[in-house]
Amino acid sequence: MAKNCRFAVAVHIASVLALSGDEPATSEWIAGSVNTNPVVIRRLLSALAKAGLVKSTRGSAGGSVLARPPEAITLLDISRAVEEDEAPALHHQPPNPACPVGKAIQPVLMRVLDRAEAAREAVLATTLLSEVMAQICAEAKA
Amino acid sequence: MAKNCRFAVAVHIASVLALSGDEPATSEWIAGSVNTNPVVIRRLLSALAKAGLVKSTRGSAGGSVLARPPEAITLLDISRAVEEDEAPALHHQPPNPACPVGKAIQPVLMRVLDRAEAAREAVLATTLLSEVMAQICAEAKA
DNA sequence: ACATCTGTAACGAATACCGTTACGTTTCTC
DNA sequence: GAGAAACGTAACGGTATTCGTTACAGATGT
Repeated sequence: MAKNCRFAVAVHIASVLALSGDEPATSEWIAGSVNTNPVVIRRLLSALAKAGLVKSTRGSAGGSVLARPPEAITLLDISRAVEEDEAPALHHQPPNPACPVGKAIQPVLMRVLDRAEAAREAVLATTLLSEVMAQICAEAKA
Repeated sequence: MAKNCRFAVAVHIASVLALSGDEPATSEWIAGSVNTNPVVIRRLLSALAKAGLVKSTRGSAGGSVLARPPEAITLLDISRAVEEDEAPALHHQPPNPACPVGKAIQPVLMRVLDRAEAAREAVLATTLLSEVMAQICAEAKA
């Protein structure tokens, strides 16, 4: 998979918000838990808000809360919200159409890569934020 | 520029070798089909050779051939051969253990990401190079 | 008014990937 | 042997991406 930690941090953010419940959490507080800069958190919160997963309020006593209960948020929702719309990982330059392989390989590769990605997303789609929360609580006690 | 074309180019290389059969293909010839530099091809051929998928011979009239028939090579074999051993896409800095989420989230995330990756790899594991070849031939005729 | 907090732009360092040049080594042919 | 052909690999530079940081404008409650 990828080398960026956006998804990991976004799930972290959502987990903190799930624990906070109705109490708005500030980006600075979340940043303290993630151990990074508040702007990094706000960037991801902005993406999550655009996807309708969180709601943020400005001003004093502001902060962010989940827009839906954790049972209604899948990890695929979070992934789609914060990951780039990944262009297919095909050739940089179009291959040589004079070669039969170069002429025909790209659609074939696209189909396989799409199937592989769909399988990966199916796992994320069946994992709820509430399940992650339950595992975090279990892990914290152990 | 896109993310990582190593897998796409490696499948392209393997397809060219499959079509060449016993006739060794030179890195320059393959580079002509992929539309890139021969050294890029040789780097990937080197990785494929280390994985036991191709055999290369040096010297005049040298080149590369598949080490196994296309029915005995899966796309997962190729992916494993040329992709980096991907470190987990977790936090850059370890999260704050003083927060219950920060303390417990990493193993939970690891498990989910491992399951997702396994699902992706399962698709590649069930796709043979010979099947890709068949699709390329069908595509080339259309 | 003022403190607090979000939203976003801008910049820099670190990193990854790929194309390219260069050069040593191996092998075939004459 | 000599030379040509081909691989193996190191090194370098351009480009893109990611993340952390600073800075500042806008919104909101006290």
